[in-house]
Amino acid sequence: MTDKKERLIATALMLFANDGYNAVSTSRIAKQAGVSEGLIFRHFENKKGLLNAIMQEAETRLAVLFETIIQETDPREVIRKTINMPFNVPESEYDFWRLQYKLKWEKEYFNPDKTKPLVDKLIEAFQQLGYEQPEVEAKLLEQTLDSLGIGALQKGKESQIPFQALLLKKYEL
Amino acid sequence: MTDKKERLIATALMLFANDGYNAVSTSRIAKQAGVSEGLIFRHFENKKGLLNAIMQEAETRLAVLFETIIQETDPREVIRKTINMPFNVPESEYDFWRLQYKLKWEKEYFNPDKTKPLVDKLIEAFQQLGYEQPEVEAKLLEQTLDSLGIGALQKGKESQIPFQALLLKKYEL
Amino acid sequence: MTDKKERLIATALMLFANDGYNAVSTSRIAKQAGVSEGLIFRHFENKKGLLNAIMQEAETRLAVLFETIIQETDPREVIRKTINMPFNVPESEYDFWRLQYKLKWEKEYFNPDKTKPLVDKLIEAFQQLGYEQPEVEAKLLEQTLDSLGIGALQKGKESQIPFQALLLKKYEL
Amino acid sequence: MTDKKERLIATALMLFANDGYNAVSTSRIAKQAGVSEGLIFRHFENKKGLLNAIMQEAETRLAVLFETIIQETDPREVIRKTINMPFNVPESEYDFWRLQYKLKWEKEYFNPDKTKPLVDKLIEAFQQLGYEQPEVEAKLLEQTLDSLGIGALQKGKESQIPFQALLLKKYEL
DNA sequence: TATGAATGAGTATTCATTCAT
DNA sequence: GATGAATGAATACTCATTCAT
Repeated sequence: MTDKKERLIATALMLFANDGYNAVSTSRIAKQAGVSEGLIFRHFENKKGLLNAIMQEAETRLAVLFETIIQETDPREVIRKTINMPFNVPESEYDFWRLQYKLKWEKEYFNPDKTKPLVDKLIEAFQQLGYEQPEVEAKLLEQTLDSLGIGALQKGKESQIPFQALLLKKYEL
Repeated sequence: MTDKKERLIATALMLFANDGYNAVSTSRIAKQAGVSEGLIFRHFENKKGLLNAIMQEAETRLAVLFETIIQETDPREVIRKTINMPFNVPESEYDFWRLQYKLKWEKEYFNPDKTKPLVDKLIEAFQQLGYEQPEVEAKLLEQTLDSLGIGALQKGKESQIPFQALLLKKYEL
Repeated sequence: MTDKKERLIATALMLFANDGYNAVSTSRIAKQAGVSEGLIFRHFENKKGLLNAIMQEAETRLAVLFETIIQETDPREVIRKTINMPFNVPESEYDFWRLQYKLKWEKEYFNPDKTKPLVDKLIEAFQQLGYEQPEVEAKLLEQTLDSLGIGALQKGKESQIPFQALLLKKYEL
Repeated sequence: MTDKKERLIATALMLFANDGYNAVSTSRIAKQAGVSEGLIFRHFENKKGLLNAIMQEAETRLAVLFETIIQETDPREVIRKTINMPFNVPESEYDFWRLQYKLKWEKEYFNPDKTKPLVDKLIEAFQQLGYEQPEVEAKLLEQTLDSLGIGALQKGKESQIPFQALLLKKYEL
């Protein structure tokens, strides 16, 4: 990937995350990235293509976050690591995740299956721990952690630390 | 408020909620509402003014949702009613709330104080029930319910019913 | 003429004179005059009608300025009074005359015959005084005084006083 | 400067001069120039920018007109050449000068200093010729010639020829 | 690969004007 | 006589996209 192409992706990510896809013009992206507007279309065909290039990374980044959890065999550790997960996201990636959450509200980009591997692992863990409704427990935890993520992105990471502790306690970890 | 003004607000709400503020043109709103485009600007000055007219209702609608909870004196009932709250939102209001959640991602419209009355009531309730960290408990519950709301809006109300039951059990209600 | 109609004319005159006919909207006139926009059309049919109502006064006001000159019988007095004429225009009328001069650049409103009575009188005077080309003298003087008028409107009355004195001397008055 | 950019300037000059800046739409300019409307904004940022691009030439064109006068050393020749100046303006430039005079009525574009070099030269000439008030003489002549210019633009060059001859006689040239 | 001139459809907004009250 | 709601055409300007170089 050439330097200019990378710069376009990074700039677009920042602008899309902060102002929203529709509020950012290709002209602004090009200017900010210091390249010609035409280059966007040579590299990504159209504006949507640029967005897709950014979104493609989502799976990779999710996989990284899930990796150690899924390899874990101790069910208690699975849950503990899951609760800690939102705090493992480096702040340098916040723009990226903010964009993910924003786009969840667009039908086109909403896809609940993205977290399936994690949910499956959680179900298994709750099963092993003898929870009555492991599936509901798993999905509720997933959703709760989603809300921690949103909280961290909207109000700052620190605001969520007390919840992390409290959750660990609630799950007796 | 004239009929046409009301129609403009209703139409804009629907379109903004589904496609996003920036993706909806004033021309589209006017056409869908069956009025002239110019009327938008006579009534609301500009496009943002139309959005603001919609957003102004948020406080009223939140107040309605909070009302019975805040008047409640039994702390257990407070928590129970809070957990039930997302299910009291009529589906006819879903567009409205979808728009609220979308706009939370825009600095300009993000205001965590909107739910303060409810959070205060929850703190009080957890205090009365002898919870160790009533404030953290209250805010975690608020955030968890937020995620139920998001879930209901994105995946449908029914998807959240199991969580409601599980939460009631977790809080021993 | 009703109060509101008069207010519309006065306001429009001021705005047209300062910003130009095309740069002033009927909405602005109405707002500034404190009346409804619709009233403009009830009283003047359309925006041009409002301008015409203003312009109609031009002949009256010119006649007033010319009056004492035309009644004069002494040819030297005719020229003296003509040179003094621009200084007899009260500053309260400056908006009005500024508008006249601006509109002279629009074919539709340019009409060199408006000053014919004065020019005829000047020709007669220069004839009586034995000038070789009375007609050319008369028209040059008219044009020179026009430039004093423009100077007064654009740079202030005082800026033109030295010219008045010098002209009187040049015509040996 | 590209061909289309030049065509835009030429077309805008013609239209602005004849109908006035505010009465000419960017759409009309583009159509008449045979280019897309958007191009105006790529090249000049906004409509005012197009006007400014035209106005920028004023200084150059004035300098050309003043050049031979300012280089002249014989004071009588200075005055003679000044009186002849309006007749040296080629009719192909009439649109340009008409626009200049029109815009003099807008505060933003009114700038009496533009002719300072010429006025200074005239003062010097009248001084050398022993006139009593050289400064007043110079400025009166400047203003009188302005009125010849206006006359030429509004009524045609020929209408001003008699004045030219008469003025030369009055200044004994 | 990269630019920059150019476009045409679309954008929010303003405009003069109409009309029922 | 006067208002204010309403309109449709026009306005300045922006947009994503194309293309020759």
